[in-house]
Amino acid sequence: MKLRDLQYLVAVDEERHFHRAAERCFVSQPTLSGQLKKLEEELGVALVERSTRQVVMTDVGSAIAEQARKVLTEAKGIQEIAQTYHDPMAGDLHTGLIPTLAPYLLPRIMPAINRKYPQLKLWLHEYQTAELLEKLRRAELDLLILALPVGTDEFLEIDLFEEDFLLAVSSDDPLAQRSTIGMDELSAREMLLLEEGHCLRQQALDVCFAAGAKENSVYHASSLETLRHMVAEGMGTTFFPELAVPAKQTKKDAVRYIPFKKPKPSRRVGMLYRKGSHRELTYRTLKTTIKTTLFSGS
Amino acid sequence: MKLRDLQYLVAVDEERHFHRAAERCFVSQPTLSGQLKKLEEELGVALVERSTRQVVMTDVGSAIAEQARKVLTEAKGIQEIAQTYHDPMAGDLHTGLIPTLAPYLLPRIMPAINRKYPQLKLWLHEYQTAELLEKLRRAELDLLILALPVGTDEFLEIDLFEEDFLLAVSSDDPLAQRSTIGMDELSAREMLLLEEGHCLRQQALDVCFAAGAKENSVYHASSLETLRHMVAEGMGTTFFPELAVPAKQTKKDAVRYIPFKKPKPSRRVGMLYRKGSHRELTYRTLKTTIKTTLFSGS
DNA sequence: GTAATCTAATAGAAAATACCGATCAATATA
DNA sequence: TATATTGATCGGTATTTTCTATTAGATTAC
Repeated sequence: MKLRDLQYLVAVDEERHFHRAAERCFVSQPTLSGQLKKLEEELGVALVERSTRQVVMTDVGSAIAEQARKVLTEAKGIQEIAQTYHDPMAGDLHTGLIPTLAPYLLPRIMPAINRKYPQLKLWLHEYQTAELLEKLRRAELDLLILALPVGTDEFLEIDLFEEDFLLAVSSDDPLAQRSTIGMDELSAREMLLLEEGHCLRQQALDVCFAAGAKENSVYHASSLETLRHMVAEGMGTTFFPELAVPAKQTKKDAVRYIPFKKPKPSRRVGMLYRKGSHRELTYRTLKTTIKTTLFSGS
Repeated sequence: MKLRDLQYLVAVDEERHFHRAAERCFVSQPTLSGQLKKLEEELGVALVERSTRQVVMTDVGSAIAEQARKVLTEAKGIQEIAQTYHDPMAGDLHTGLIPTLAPYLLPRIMPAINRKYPQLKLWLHEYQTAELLEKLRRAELDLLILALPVGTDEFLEIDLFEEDFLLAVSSDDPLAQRSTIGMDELSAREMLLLEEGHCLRQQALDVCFAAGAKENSVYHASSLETLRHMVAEGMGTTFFPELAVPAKQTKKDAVRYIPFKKPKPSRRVGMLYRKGSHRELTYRTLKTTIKTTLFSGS
């Protein structure tokens, strides 16, 4: 039994097709076919049912493919240890971010990261929190950047920063000219929110609850940018996380972003990685770079 | 990187000697030497510091050897799944037992197990609870048979039976002729106990506490058989677990074993295995056989 | 109903590599 | 200085993996 063979098995399990599985492993179809057959002989069990039309995993086949994934994940850990020792800021890093953070955070930090750590290949993936956690669990992702807490303690956290919320109002709104606003002034207001699934939606709901505001239950936006357009059209007001607020605002803008007086509503943004990961040093170094870039440099 | 290479690395890590490590892997020393060198090249790090006098693992070497053990353990899981599917009652099973159980339980159950499952190779290991748990944790053992609970929930339990304690007294003792005895009659008695480390010692202490008895703090026996001899010599009385009590007792015996009236003191005996083990079916089948053998057959 | 297409298995040759025995070089011990 | 111990190196061999080309079976298209 070799690690290569396990990769073949996992590929077949996921592709359900010998040729595609072989391609994914960068070998020819007969090679994969033959090796898989040898693996079956070695283990003494049929792993896949072949036919010319479809490939079906047997019960044992599925179970063994699942276990094979664990073996390969642990094996990947070996390379990570070596990699981290050799140069913590090199190699591939599959990073997941939430949609309300990625488009606003990445442009600010990626240039510095690329400049400082040109050997580090950051693969960026954008999903909502629940999906991110699942992919982190399955080791498809190495590191998450999202709003904390996430309601599970199976991962380790690294705090990054506290991100304030601002009130986004149309320039026609009576509040548009205000330089700051108090939470208590929102009571009984109806707020536009994101659709189900975005963590920012729940955070905003929490703020609504604290401020005595209500949710506009008619419209739900699918992204912050949609929300921004809705506010611009005068459809209502909403909360915007600080990073999504344009750096320069002019009086001509259709949307005004008004900071809150203390206590400011905010969300905590941080990183998450699997316990027992071998790249803590990489993550902590990244944290420093991100904080430095955001708060002192640029 | 191949599983074989990882075995070589682990062997070197544990033997600190190339020739012995090679022997353990059933290959020649040059083979192991060469493959290990290739592994180092592949990972880009030095794993061991060689000299003609001693072999020392580097920091990365130790870390990677540790990770390699995890990979190999998971890989073993694949074979276990195949094995269990092919025949749950075949293959090697490394079983650990406590010293106050093994010599009395095994003679009663092993013949039936061997007869019923001749393909099952039971490797028997005898250690005290703490060591057993550690070896189970490290996957050196697959299954434990011991007194429950063990104070950790990291493993899964299978109950086997409740084992009563009997009072072991010298035939000269005033109590020797009694057919039963009440716990309350032990108050202020001094009991002989096993030395530190045996779980039976703590269980007996608990019973002492409940009965108002005290521990004889002068003598501590290192095994139940020593304890038996001490009782025979009239040095005191003690508790004996049911299985350690001879089946036939005659009036000539130097030690008498007296059952307690209800509520009888007892300990719970069961099996323990790692969560995520792939041999639950094997263990549950064994449980049935053991219970059947002990309570209805023989 | 026949041809075209898609699938995985097979055959045979080539390349890669794991392995061994013999030997070497370095170090420690007597 | 001689000897023993230990890991590295070398050359040759056996095994294994892999490739290309092809086959066989099944479905789809016309």
